Amino acid sequence: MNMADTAGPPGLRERKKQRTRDTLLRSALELFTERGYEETTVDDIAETADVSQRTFFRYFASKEEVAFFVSRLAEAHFVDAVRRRPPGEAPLDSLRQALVESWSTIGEAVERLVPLELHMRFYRVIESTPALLAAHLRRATELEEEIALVIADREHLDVEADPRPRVVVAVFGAVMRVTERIWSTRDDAGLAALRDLTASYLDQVGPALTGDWRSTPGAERIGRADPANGTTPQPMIET
Amino acid sequence: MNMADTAGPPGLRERKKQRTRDTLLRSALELFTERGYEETTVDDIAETADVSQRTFFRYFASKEEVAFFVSRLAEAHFVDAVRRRPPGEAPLDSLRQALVESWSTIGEAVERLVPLELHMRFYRVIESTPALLAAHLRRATELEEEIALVIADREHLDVEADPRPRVVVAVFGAVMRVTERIWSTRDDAGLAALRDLTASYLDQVGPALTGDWRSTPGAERIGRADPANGTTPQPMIET
DNA sequence: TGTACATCAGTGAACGCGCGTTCACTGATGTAC
DNA sequence: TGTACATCAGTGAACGCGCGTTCACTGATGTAC
Repeated sequence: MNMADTAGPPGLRERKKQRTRDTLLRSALELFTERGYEETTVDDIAETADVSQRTFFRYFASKEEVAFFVSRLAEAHFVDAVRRRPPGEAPLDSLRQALVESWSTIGEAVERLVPLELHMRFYRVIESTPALLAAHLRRATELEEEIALVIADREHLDVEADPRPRVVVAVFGAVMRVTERIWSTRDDAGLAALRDLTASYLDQVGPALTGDWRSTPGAERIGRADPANGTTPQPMIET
Repeated sequence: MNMADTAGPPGLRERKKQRTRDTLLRSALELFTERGYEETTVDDIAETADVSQRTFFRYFASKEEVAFFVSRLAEAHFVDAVRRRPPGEAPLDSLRQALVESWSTIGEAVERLVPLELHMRFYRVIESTPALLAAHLRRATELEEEIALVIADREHLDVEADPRPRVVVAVFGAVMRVTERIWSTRDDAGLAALRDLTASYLDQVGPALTGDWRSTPGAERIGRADPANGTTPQPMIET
């Protein structure tokens, strides 16, 4: 029974490794979300996964690595999505579309590794743990550099000579991080809530940068409570 | 002679404390820039300042705190400058003007504490040390939140209901961090070089976000080498 | 100006802690014949 | 199918390291009279 359904390209040894890694990863995320990142030691993770501490370090170079393992996967999907956007498209639109497109694939890919709900809960831990937030931001800038190169390459621009690729990606990233932070403090920590929040904040970039805010009441109305605005008072700021 | 010129409001004890703190701070920055942040232990700093490790922790809660002590001072100046901008001004202009205005005051204030040149050199250490860069980015987002509140307050907006204050500050901060990073890899690590680079990158926000880059050759020309463009080929991208 | 006392910066030494590493070893999986 | 050997995941125990803390203490500065 074990032989029949598990035979194939990856041998028994390989599958056991996979299982050990999965168990370690899941144990880590569960402990992090339950009792906190700082309050969880590597020994705790190993113990929960029922392996030695020594084995933990065989799979993950550091505590930080296991924490961002799933994020790394998600980021790779996003970068791929950016790469697949048509070359002629306006860069900011490409980023936005790539985000929308990759969102569901990311969800599926994550789910194959750990429960998506666990990953989303861990995102809130990142935002509320200074050491993790710091690491997250550093990783985000590394990702931005990678994406800036993709954009520049696509437009046949030299990233060192033309500021625009880095600027557009940095702006996009800045908005994402603002929404991540706000989202993490809300009750609805679902993937859809984050997606909608990000979309509505991206719509605000234009109005936010444009001249005198008081002279752009149209934009102002979008972002503020407006009882006269029937259906949903604040589209992106539910709770 | 010691009594005559040092008498005044702060007593001898107070002045000795001041001197101890200064010595510790300068020792730390010198060691960090000379041999690296990770390669410098708190014991090294204390030893160089000729006090016990115990005394170091009397003045600075952590190694990170001493590293960002000068930055904290600089940031306070910037926030003050933002607060002093006229309320009617477009927010992005306020931020930009505040930066220009505070730049020289910051230089003077820093110089009173440690050599400005040392501080600038340390900035490059921040950019090239993962742990420091991470901490720097986390601190930057905290600063952004503070400034967003200042902007929102000035415009009589609720930061939770209107996305624009946070968005405009995040965009501004994103551009600053891009320029910091680029600047840190250049040969000219002076304050003026960073100021000019930031100014020229801020000019690129509009062009970078606007539609199709190929259809906005005017914007493209600004950021790219253009031999036809007389005086300075690439204003912000020397080296 | 001098004495008695209070405050508090600085000390030295030891410790707790968790991350990450090193070492010599065991036993399961994989492979050759 | 069985035997001999090679590979390599996992082990256990000990260690190095640096940050930050705790303790009981000294001696300089400040203050009251």
